[in-house]
Amino acid sequence: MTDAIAKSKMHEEILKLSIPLFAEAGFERVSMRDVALAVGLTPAALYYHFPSKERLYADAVGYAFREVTGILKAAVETATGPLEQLESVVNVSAKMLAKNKPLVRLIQWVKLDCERHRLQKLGTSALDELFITIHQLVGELGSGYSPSLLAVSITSMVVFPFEVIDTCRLLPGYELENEDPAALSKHVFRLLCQGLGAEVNNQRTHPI
Amino acid sequence: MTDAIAKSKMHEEILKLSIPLFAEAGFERVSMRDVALAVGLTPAALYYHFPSKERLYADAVGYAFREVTGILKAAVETATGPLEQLESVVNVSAKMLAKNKPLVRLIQWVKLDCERHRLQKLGTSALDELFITIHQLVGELGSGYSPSLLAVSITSMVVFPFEVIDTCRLLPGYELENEDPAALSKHVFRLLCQGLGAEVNNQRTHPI
DNA sequence: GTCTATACCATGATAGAC
DNA sequence: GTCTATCATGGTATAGAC
Repeated sequence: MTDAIAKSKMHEEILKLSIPLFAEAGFERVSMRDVALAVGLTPAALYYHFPSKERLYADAVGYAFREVTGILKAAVETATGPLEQLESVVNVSAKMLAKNKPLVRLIQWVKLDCERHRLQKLGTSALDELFITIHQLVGELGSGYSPSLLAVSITSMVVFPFEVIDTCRLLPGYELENEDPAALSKHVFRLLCQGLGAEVNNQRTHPI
Repeated sequence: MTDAIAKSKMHEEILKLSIPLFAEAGFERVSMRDVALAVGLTPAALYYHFPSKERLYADAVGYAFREVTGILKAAVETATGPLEQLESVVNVSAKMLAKNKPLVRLIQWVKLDCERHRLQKLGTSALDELFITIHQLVGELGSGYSPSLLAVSITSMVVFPFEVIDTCRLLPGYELENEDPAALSKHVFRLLCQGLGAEVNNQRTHPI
C-alpha cells in the first residue's frame, strides 16, 4: 500500500508540475528532459510512472481540466432560474480563466489537437463542459435564438478574450478592461440580456 | 532579371504549398523535409530560397494573412454607415473563415505563438485587422458599450465558432448550422443589434 | 523508484559537386 | 538552382545497476 501511495503521490506531482510546461509551450516543444528537470528526476524515471510522453500529456491535460467540471457544476448550483444560473456560469468561468492562464493555453492546444489521432479520448475537456452547461441553460431560457448557436456565441465571448490577451495588448484601441473578468462578464451579460429580448428579462426573479 | 523572376516564382510557390502544411500541423510538426516533399525539391534546395525554417514559416503566415486585409477593406467599402459596414464585415469574415480552414488554424497557431520571441514581427495578422476594423466601426456607432470590449466580443463570435468545429461536432446539442457562415452571421448580427439597443437601430438607413 | 548509460532516430542546417 | 552527402544536435525510449 505504501508503494501505491508513493507512486500515486509522485504520479500526481509530475502531472501538476508538467501542466504549466505543456500549457506554455505545447506538446512538441516540451521534452521529457524538461519535465524531468522541473520535477527533479531523470528522464528515465519518468518512464516508470508513464509509458510514453503522449500518455503523460493526456493525463496532465485531463488532470487540469477535471477541476473545471467541479467549479462549473458549483457555479450552476449557486443560483436558481436559468438566467441567473447562466449569469453565474459566465461570471465564474471568466474569473477562472483570468486567474488560470495555463488553463486558457491548454484549451487552445487541445482545440488544435482535437482532430488528430493523438488523445482520441482526452476525458471531457473544459470547453465541452462549458458548452454543454450553457447549451442546457440556454435551452431552458426558451429565447428565440438557436440554443446551439447561442451556446457557442456565449462560450466564444467568455473564452476568446483570454486567448487573445497577448496578441491584442499592443493593438490601437485595445483596453486593459478586456482582461478584467468582472468587467468582461458584466459586459457579456448585458449584451446578452438586451439581446435576448424583453420576454426573457420578464422571467427574472429580480431586476438586473 | 530572369533570375529574380524565377527565384520569385519559386519563392511564392514554396510559400503557397507550405501554408496548408503549417496550418494543419503547426511549426514544430512540419519538417523541412515535409515542405521539400510537398514542393518537389530537396531540403537543401529550400535553404537557397529561405535562410531558415523560422523565416519560411513567418513568410508563409504573412503571405496567407495578407490577402485577408484586402478582403476586409473591400467588405467595409461595400456598405455605407457604420452598422451596415459592421454587418458586411461580419458576413464577409464568416464566409472567408468557413471557406478557408487553413486560415482558421493559422490564426490559432499565431495566437499561441504571439508572445514568444519567434516571429516578433509577423506582419499584421488577420486577427489584428479584424479587431481594428471592428473597433473603429463600433466606435462610430456610439453605443453605450465599451468599443474595446464590444470589438473583442464581435471578433470572438465570428472567429471562435470555426476554431471549435472539430472539437464540438460530437457534442450533444451541437447543430451543424453553427458551421454555416450565413446562419452564423445572421445570428450574430441579430444578437448584436438587439443588444446594441434602439437608439442604434434608429440610425439604420433601412430596417433589418 | 530512481539512477547512469546508451541505442536509435529525426531534425535543422551546411559543404561542395553539377 | 538543385542535387548528394553529411554533420551535430536533441529527441524518445530502453537496459540494467543500485
